Amino acid sequence: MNVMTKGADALPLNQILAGDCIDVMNSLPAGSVDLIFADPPYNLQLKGELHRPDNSRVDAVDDHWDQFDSFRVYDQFTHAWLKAARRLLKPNGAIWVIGSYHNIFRVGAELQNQGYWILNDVVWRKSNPMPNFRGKRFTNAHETMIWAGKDENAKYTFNYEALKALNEGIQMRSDWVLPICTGHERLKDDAGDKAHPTQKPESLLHRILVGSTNPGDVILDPFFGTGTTGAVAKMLGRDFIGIEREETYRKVAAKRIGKVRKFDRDALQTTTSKRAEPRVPFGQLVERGMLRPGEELYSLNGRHKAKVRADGTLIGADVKGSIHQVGAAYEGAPSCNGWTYWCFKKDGKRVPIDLLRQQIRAEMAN
Amino acid sequence: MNVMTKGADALPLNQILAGDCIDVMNSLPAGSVDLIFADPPYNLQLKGELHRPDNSRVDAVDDHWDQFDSFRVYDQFTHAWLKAARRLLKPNGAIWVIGSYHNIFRVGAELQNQGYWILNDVVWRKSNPMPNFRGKRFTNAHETMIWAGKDENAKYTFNYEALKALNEGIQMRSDWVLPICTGHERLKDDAGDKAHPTQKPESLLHRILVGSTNPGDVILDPFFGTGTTGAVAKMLGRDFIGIEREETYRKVAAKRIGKVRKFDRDALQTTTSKRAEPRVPFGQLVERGMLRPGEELYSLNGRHKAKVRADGTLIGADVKGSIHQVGAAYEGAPSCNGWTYWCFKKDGKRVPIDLLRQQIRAEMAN
DNA sequence: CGGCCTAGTGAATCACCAT
DNA sequence: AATGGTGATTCACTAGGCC
Repeated sequence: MNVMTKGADALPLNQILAGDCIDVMNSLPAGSVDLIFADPPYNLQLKGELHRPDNSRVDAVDDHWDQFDSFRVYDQFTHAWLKAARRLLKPNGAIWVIGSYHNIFRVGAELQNQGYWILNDVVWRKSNPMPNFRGKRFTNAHETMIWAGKDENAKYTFNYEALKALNEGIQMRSDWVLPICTGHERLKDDAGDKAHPTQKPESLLHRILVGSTNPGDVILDPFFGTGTTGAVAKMLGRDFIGIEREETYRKVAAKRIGKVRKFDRDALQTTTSKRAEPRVPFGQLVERGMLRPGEELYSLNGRHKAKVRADGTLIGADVKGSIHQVGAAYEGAPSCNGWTYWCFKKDGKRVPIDLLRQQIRAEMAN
Repeated sequence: MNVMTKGADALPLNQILAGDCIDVMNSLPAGSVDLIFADPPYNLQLKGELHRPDNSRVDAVDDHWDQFDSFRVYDQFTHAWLKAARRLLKPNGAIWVIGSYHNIFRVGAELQNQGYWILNDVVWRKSNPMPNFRGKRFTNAHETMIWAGKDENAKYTFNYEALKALNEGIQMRSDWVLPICTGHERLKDDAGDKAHPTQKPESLLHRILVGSTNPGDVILDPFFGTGTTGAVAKMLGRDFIGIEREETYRKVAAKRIGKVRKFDRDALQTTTSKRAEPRVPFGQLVERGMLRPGEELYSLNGRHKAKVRADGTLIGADVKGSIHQVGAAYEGAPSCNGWTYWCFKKDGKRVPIDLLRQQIRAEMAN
């Protein structure tokens, strides 16, 4: 095995180790790693094929490494790798694990059972998720990450001020809005297809490593894939250890990381986000009780009225639909801004519903 | 016990039942409930509120468990109430459970172990959470809800179009931005303090009940608290069954629900899906003379044509069959909606045959 | 070079009824 | 229980071609 470089305590830093992650982790020295980031198989259990409404086929994650015979087998796998991982952590080390509803509950329970201490669950809200094509469920628009210390007393690293700076001076929350990995960042194979089905965005790892490691820390990723963890660790001046079974992924990752340049120190604070006015669905006014189902709205000119329904649509004399549709129909216009067209009665006076939208936006800004 | 009102199958609708939720659930008839919403206790310290599956009381106040025992007892409690809940569900019933990282992973794993089929995990993203004052972790700004069917094959209720309407015409996602319960909605006791420590906002229940129940459905809440589920169910014209151990909460909830008014009937009508529309066989268009045998139909893109036959099938250059089969064959697609694919000629212009189906449906409605 | 249009795609547990 | 026919269903974003 080529894992060790010198003595028994030498760490193979900034390398991608080949093999099963449990075997490799067991061969590394205990208590040697500051942070673990793990993106284990999700055990998706997909059945048939799925097509988009335009009949194109969805390229599913049906790789052999995601197949498990049962929850029992998956639990045994989870138990084994989390145990090996915990042995490697320094006393004040911590772990991040990412997953979906298929596997994350089992992972979280096992973390607790082994004595890891959960610090937060963090939700990655995808700004551009794949829709639910058949209209049978909610758009699966997020993934869940669990951040846990090695045990209840671990003095984990948390760079509060750096995260606050990343978030325009506001305390970082447990929900992070980030786009999925697309475009030039998404690695391709020689045929031009995606090199890995589940490549994570660098922005995600950037936030994790800035927030929970310091320069010079050692970060282990036992499911290295195409090496997002290694690439971001290198940029940020951290050391990494990657473990990956598949040779193709290792090759892609090595090439990628070779091209990465470490950031200048002061180049780090450039990830600012411009914030557009958040979209507020009219239905939220109903859900929040600002308008009641059955309540009447009046057009700005006073000539028309319509009744609010429980799902946030309006029903008038002979039309029903969104605030915009009903307004347009009444005016015989091709379109209509329902927010400024419709008013509710307050103390006998007509007040545009846009006022209620502004209240919600003010809340969201906090 | 005052649970039953008439025979063994009578349900105590729109009542708040006193007692331990496991006992009470076991006394209710199996297969009688459409939806369960559950907000179980989160804390693992238990504080004497729990019973073992054999109904022996867990005396937590004087004990100091180590962590493992604490998780074990919580798991037993979770196992027991989820099992009792599953017995009550109709074959096509579903459940929602809300929790935080302290308990949700154990709840989710137990749901899967019992054969519930997870449909989504939904994140309630709080627009005004309590900050993390000590700056040692991320602001805990969300809670997690799990939506699951009774089993893998349950035909759960999902009002896709109503939810889409609530979200301004865009498919509803798995992350919901809603404020926590404050202001007038937050119930106070006689001393002016909050009546319940974890009162859920009505907006949350509004979205859940609009999305996954129909008017007249029976909704059970085994941890009723101050009755948000019952209040919203009543507004929306659903029936509820509440179970609550604490008399103070039952009193507050009863008073609250008594004041709630049901929304108007037409306000409860929500946008429905096309699947609910009556099926019209294509052959009817021929029988009724809206299309004549021998008449030619043209594909929407203009590239293909086919001839109508007397039995309501189409014949093309080298295929024959239903409107859907011939369309799919021409497009080399796995499936095709012939109603929107095929057009007939009217005044020289191509018009989709779906227009004729709509005429028939309009007649049927009268 | 910019604007406009078309094509492609992403960790997905994605029908239902009649026979 | 298994089969086969009908027919319902998508959002945000990127890349690249054309003008």
